Amino acid sequence: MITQRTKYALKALVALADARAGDDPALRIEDVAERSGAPKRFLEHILLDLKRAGLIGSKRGRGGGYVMIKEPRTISLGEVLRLIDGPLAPLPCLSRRAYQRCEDCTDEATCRVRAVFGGFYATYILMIESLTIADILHDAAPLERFALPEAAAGE
Amino acid sequence: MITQRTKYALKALVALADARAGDDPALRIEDVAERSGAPKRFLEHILLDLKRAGLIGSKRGRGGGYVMIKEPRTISLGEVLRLIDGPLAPLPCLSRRAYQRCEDCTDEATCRVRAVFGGFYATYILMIESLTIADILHDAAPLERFALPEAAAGE
DNA sequence: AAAAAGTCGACAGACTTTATCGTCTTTGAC
DNA sequence: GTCAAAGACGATAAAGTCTGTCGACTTTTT
Repeated sequence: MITQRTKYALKALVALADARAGDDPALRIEDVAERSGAPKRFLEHILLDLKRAGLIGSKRGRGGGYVMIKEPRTISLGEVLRLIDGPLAPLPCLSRRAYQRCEDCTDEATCRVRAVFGGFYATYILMIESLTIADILHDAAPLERFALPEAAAGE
Repeated sequence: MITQRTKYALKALVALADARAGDDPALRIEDVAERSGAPKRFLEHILLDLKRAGLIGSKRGRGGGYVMIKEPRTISLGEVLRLIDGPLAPLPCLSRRAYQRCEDCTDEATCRVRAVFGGFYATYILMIESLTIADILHDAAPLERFALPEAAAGE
């Protein structure tokens, strides 16, 4: 499950990407809140995070607001998830940026749980990194190139 | 990130699957705790969950312990993750078993975030459901059939 | 009867998640 | 220069989750 925070972040990015088309690309926090369904005071912090990461920019004072900076098709879901939710790796010992040894693990090199999740993770990351904000924006089924025939699955 | 609980559960299942080979297939909680690195009193609850789900069985009293019941190659990672960590779906509105409407969502049918994650999730579930305890057991790279060439990825 | 071993519910400490609030700073309009 | 609009930022708080421990009970074997 992705967190509520991340969902808000994605919707905020979509709203800002949409606004780029109009004559005024800037949206006030309140506008973004309306379009994303997020509480305004909560959204503040999220937008700030996105700004610090360089995805969006802001202008203070009257007539201010937030604007999209980075191209939507260059912002991957992975980037946003990692930014808001933290490390994507299923195990701490598989994360590159936030590597941490598993306390309960005796030998990382031969850990079979690690090996299996590592294989899984490699494909997972390719998917999540290849999906972008632009894919959310435009009507299409972006992951069809990965999909297997007869994709019947439980849960 | 999978939880510590789930990691313990997987290691416990591996330990019990391994023990099947010997003359006594049963392991006491304490034995499983040793082999999995889990605290004994914590593991109790986890084993109980696995038992209630029918993956393993138990015998009380002297000479008792836990035994593997379900075939390791029929126990998917998905089954274990869902059992211990809860729903696998990235969004509550995408879960079949634990469906919940997103509070902030105005129209589910046209929600683009949902559509994109839905496509992603379909492939994700196929992977996680096709990996089994047996894959953890035997030395191999089970997910190679999914892997794309040159799988270089960040985080 | 005693010892071994699983069962079960309660609880607690640490951490995370989801907010809300007050206050400050910047900017533009007048 | 003043005022209002709007973002910046830290503090705090309520609720929930995660990890783990404990005590007491039941079942089974010796």
